[in-house]
Amino acid sequence: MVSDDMDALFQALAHADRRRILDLVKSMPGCSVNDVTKYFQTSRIAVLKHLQVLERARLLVTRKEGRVRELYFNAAPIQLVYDRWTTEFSSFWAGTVTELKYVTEALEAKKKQKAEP
Amino acid sequence: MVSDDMDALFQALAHADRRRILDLVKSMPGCSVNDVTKYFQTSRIAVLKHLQVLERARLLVTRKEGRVRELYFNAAPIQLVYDRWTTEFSSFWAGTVTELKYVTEALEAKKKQKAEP
DNA sequence: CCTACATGTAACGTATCGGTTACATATGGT
DNA sequence: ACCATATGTAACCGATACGTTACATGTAGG
Repeated sequence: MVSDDMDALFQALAHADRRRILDLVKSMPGCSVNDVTKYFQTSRIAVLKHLQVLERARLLVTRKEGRVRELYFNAAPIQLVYDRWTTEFSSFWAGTVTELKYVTEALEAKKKQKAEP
Repeated sequence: MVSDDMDALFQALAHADRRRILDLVKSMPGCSVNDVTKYFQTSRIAVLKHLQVLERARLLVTRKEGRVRELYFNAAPIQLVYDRWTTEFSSFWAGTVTELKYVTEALEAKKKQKAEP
């Protein structure tokens, strides 16, 4: 996965409305743009732009059927990140590392290192 | 995890330099701001701002020791998303769903539904 | 003390984001 | 043909993102 793709993916996920759209489309595969719009207070155009962002990140794929556009959720990009994280970060949450515990231990190691140079 | 926290988390991850900073700090726990800066072409201030973003997202925790700030990676926020995804999206990548396959199948189901109303 | 160094803050310019209103296109149904 | 419906595009606006330069603070160490 190219770095730019990752930028687009995380950027797309960095908005509550877009994450909600993903949830909606995931639970209503093949739904239309208007269907999604009904669940939001914002204008249809705002939703449309969110859909464009999600499509650019490949989190949504669409297919035009007549005059309506059918929306489908695509988990592939998420799975790529998922796979990377399971391998790359596995050591960090292996023991359910809590924030505080981690910092404390790291600090103590540092101090110990200073004490005996 | 609150929605705003998730916004901050994904926003923080949506920049290649910030992801690189995470990698660096992860491999050099307790390193300083200047240490990180050495790995980038951009100015020290730019790096500093990236660090602030990462800290706001709790992906980095820091501790001031004298005049230097020690940086530590924190996987906790990532683990929260990880956990959510493994449960919520598991059905989608259970069979290693590819983009094309998924759309095709969904469409065929739709057409079949139309054919026999 | 005084100098060098590590870090932080302020002010600013440009680009992108997120939303709006107004207008345009295209398809379905009567 | 006509009209309602579903979607898309254009122009615009305020807020935020990302980077810069200049200046400020605070600590280490001779």
